[in-house]
This record gives sequence, structure tokens and C-alpha cells, in this order.
Amino acid sequence: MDRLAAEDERPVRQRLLDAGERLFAAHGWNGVSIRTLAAEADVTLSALNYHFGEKENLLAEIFAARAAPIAAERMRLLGKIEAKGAPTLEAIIQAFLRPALTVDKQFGGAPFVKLRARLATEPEAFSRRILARAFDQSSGAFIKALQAVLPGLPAADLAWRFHFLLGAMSYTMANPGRIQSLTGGACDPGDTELALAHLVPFAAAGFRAAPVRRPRRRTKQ
Amino acid sequence: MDRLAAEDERPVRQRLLDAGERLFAAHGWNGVSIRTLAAEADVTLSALNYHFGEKENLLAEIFAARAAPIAAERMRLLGKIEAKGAPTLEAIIQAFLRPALTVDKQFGGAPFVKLRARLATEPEAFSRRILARAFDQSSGAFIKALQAVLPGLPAADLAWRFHFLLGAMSYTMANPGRIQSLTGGACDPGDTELALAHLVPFAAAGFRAAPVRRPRRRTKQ
DNA sequence: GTCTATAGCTGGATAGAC
DNA sequence: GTCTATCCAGCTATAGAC
Repeated sequence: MDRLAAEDERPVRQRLLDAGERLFAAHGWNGVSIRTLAAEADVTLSALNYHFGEKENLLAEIFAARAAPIAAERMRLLGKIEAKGAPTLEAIIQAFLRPALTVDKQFGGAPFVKLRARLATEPEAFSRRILARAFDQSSGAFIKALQAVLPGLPAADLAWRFHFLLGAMSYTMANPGRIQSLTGGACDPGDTELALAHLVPFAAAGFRAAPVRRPRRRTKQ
Repeated sequence: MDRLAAEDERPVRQRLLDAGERLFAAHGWNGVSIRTLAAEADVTLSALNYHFGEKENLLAEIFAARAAPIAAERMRLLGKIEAKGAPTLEAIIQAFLRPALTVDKQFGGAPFVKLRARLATEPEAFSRRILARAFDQSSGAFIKALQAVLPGLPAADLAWRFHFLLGAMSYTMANPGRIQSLTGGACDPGDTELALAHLVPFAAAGFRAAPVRRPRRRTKQ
């Protein structure tokens, strides 16, 4: 974009956004102080405060910069496959997952994948709000698209299955290392293409399962 | 003040364990201080330190008290269904999930479900270690059982699918509220029996999908 | 075993010079 | 816009009386 920035270093704002992305992803919201953040970006504490004000703003701006392109890419892919006629279930799921898991789009994208997954289970209310604002609209569009190719599936069942898809996706993005620990490192959730190749058919089969009859209520204390 | 000490109130240790379970589940490891913990348990800061030493010990002991019964119940259920002959895929998955999701076993179990899910994505290394020590053995047994009923599935595919199951399970236990936000509250992951009724067939269908042919490598570094 | 008191830090955020 | 200096609330952990 701006070639004029042929200066020695990248602008302060950008250095802070990058450092925040990387450190929040690695240590969580409460795990990194604005002092550490500033030091990592080679910036004074006051400079951070000048540019972003309170800590929450930094996270919000990191998120704003990355989430919109992901949501846009999702919609673009969905539009593309729908333009070719009735899409397959697999194609829809892939259009949903790929932009979230793919990291090689822009420099610095990889930490964001982890950051986003971390944010999903972060207890702070404002992180939920950030997430909802960023993705509710595009996710809603995908639920509609899924409903169209699964006409026999009740809306509630679809919602549950979409929820499970989000869980499998988040867990893969967060990569907590459980599966490496269980298989001696045989499978690596960090391999994006391989993760997609496995998750898409797994989820598709799940979505195609017969609808669930509502179970009888268990006696509850 | 105290007439025979342990009559009027529950012991200090137990009050601290309960408070820790609830507060760590709600706010995460870094989100709650030992001061808050002590106040919540109606105990002084020093009493906490006397009983548990450093903060990490409290979490470790909370976990030790709950995880073992869950793993044991899993193994008991697995043994029970295997005793009746070759178990179904659904029965195995249910035996794995139910003890993790069920909360009405003992007083105070509900917060632990959330705590455990939170711990799975916590960045601290020691929380991963706690989790691995608690569940690696029983999870290994379930992977074996799954392999037995899915003889045609390569081990790598099975590992990936087990990983996705863990993700869907964790996400449901953590209940980050995404699906309520997307469906206007129509589906509630906090309803254990309903969650099981939906997750078991979803995962079973995923496990039964055809094995994945290893995709061509994308250009990568 | 339980208390009060406090040491010794680190946290987020700001003031005001330049 | 960027700095140094600072405020002060909050943190973990310990000391020492009872």
C-alpha cells in the first residue's frame, strides 16, 4: 500500500498490533501486560497508551483488522460455489472453514488463528462481544446455506451440528496438543490442508446423520 | 468460637476447593486472585497459603479430586458395554462423553465441567500437564476400543476424528455462547442430556465416514 | 491452624515536559 | 507523538504473634 514507508522500521501502530496478536495468542488476554507488549514492540508504555488508550482497545483493533477479511473471504467463496448451481454440503463447509484456518494470506496471519480460538473460550464478556460482532453475520449466512442443502433437518438439529463444527474448528485452531500427546505426535493439527481434508468429511457426515428425536428428560435432582 | 470445629461449617480446605472450582471456571486461571479466592471461601489469605502453598497447588488439587472419578467412570462404562459383547460405536462414544458432561453426580460437579474445558485452552504449560496426566490413559483405552469397532479406518484418520470429538465436547462444556448468539437462544449446550443426544450420533456418523485420502501437499515453505 | 501485617512486585493508566 | 516520571490498586507470598 504505502511504499513511502521505506523508513527504517514499520510504524509504531503496526508494530504494536503485530506484537499484540502474537503475545495474546501465546499467553491469553490476562497473560500479557501492556508493559510486555510495549517492550516487545520496542515502544514505550506511553506510546502504546497514546495510540490505543486502554488495553481492550488494542485487542479490539487487532481483531477488527483480521476478522473482516476472513468473513469477507467466506462470503466470497460461498457466492462463488452458489453461482455454479446447487452447492454440495462439503463445498459449503469448506468455504466456511478454509478462510478461518488458512494462514498464508498475509504476513502475521498465523498467530491470529490461535488468538481467535483462544478468544472464543476467554471468560471476559467483551471478548465474546468482539467475536460475535465479527462473525455472527457470515455464520448466519452459512447456516442458511446449510439449511438449503439439508431440507429434511430440523433447525434445532442444524444448530447443534453447527455448534459441534465450531467446536472442532476452534479446537483445531487452538491446537492444545492433546492429540499429539495421545498419538505420540502422529497427527499435527497445525497442518492446515490436512486438517481441512479430515474435518470437512467428518463434519459433512455428521450433518447428514438422521435427525435426533428429543430424548426423554432424565430425573434431575 | 468453634464448638468441636467441623460441625457448623464445612472444613476450610473444602470451602477453598469449592470456591476455586467455581471461580477458576468462571474467570480462568489468571482471572482470579488468591485474595478473591480466600474472600469467597470466607477464609483469610494466610489460611489459603497454609493449606495449599502456592496458587498452582490449589488448581492441581481441585483437579485431582474430580478427574480421577471421571476417568474411572469412563472405564467402568466401557467395561460394562464390552461385557455384553461387541459394543456399538454409539455406545463407546456415549461411555466416553457422559462422565465428562454429566454434572449431577456430586454436589459441586457443574463448575468442574467448565473448568476442565477452560483448562484445555489455557496457555500455561502446567495446565496441559495436569490434563494429560488425568486423562491420557483412559482416552488411550477408548481409542483402542474405537479401533476395534472401526477395523477399516487407518489409525491417523481415527486420531483426527477423536481430536474433533474432543473439540466438540470441549466447546460444549465451555459453552462460550456462540450458538445461543447465532440462534437467538434456541439451543442450549448446558442441557447435558440433549447435548449428548445430539453429539453422539453426530460424532458416530463422522467416525463412520470413508477414510480420507492424503491430500496433495500444497506449496509450503 | 488461624490471624494481622507487610514485604516486594507488577499491573493499568496518567501527567506534563519537549 | 514520544518521552520520563509517577500514582496507586492489586498481586503473590511470607513473617511472626497467638
